[in-house]
Amino acid sequence: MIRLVIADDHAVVRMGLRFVLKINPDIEVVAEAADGDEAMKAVREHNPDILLLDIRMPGRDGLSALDEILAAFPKLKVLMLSTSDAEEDIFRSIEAGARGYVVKDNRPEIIVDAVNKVAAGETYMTDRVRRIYEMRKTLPDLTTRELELLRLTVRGLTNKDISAVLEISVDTVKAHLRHVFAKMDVATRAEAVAEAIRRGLASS
Amino acid sequence: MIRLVIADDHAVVRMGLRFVLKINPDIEVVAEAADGDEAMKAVREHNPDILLLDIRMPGRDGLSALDEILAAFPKLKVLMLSTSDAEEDIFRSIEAGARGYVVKDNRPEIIVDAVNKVAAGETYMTDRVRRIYEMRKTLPDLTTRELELLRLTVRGLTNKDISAVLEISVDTVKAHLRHVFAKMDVATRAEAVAEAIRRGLASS
DNA sequence: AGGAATATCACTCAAAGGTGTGACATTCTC
DNA sequence: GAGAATGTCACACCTTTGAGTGATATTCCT
Repeated sequence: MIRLVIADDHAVVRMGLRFVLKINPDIEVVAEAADGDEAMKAVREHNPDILLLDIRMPGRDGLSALDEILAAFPKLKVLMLSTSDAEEDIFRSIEAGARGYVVKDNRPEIIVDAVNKVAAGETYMTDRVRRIYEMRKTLPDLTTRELELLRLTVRGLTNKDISAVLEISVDTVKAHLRHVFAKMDVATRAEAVAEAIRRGLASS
Repeated sequence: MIRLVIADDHAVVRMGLRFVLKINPDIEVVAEAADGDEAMKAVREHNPDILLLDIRMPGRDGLSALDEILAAFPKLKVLMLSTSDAEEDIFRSIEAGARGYVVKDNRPEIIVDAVNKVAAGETYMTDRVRRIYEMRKTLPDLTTRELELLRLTVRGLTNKDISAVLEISVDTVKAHLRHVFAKMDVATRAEAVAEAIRRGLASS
């Protein structure tokens, strides 16, 4: 028997998943959660074999919950479930220790298959997700400072604005952003904004 | 009996919706569709009372399908179903003649309620959606040309690039973008990019 | 027909952005 | 403890962007 917790903020999706997972009668959904904190609570209370964890959730999101949950239950098998295939989401999930990553628009059997594989101790990624992961892995990471600058840039601040907010010189702002642009392989800030949103580095 | 067609690209969501809609035994799901074209086909074949239409779908998306479907079946009641509350999606849906707009993260009862209301001939929007719609309605529309320029901007092109692509002068590009920025109420192109993505005017 | 909206272009000027190069202190890492 | 990475700043230089103003032809709407 595979004991599983579903964490997704959409009630409709939770119900759909319950239904889909009936394909394999060995899977038992022992609890549901609507955000990261509830997921943590559900894992604590039910000690499941697998956690099916959505990334985008209001309140505590799946990625930040993932860190905490794996810190407390290092051996728990977590299968990330997401609507998006944003590089950053995939990368951070796997780096954080998730055993798999499935995108919701896959056919139901894929999801059940992923649960089975992960339950059996394997990792699971579709080819597409694996490709994105491998691609992202070769990219240099932004430093926390650089990420901070990028986020302010996405919010529409000019270099001068940023220098004022962070109380550093405009030259420093430019230096950081130059590094950011190089790492992201873009030429202008407008392009950086679009890329940052696409990759999931910053939200619009 | 309320005869209904579900159009959503996620099989999991379709199943969840089927389940949720059982709350009202008068609702009968007569067909499912996974994209805009299938939705059109399903409507043609089953002539339902209501179409529950997702916006973001691969291939033909919900919005473009909506126009065509309402052109063929002007009296069909269409309830838009979306993950996002992007202004542009809401606005275009209602302007195109949808009878309601619900966001998927609502509680299941809300969705069923929306179906009931729309079936009864009323329109349905949550307060939040109505607020966004009213806000958007007051904004001036971008012309198709302006939108075209904005999209190229979002893709990271400079004014010079754009002038080359569209074979117009850089001055003209600037003139258009000045109008765009004014209409969007932003000061810089980076901000415009973020806003365009947020509002659903252009995708990243 | 007349007016509004749209699309086009020109010219100027100031502000912001981006490149290249160099430097220095701190912190992390092996 | 040496070396790499990070965060900070400076200066010079050029490019791009954005604001202001004005003008013309076309199209759309009434």
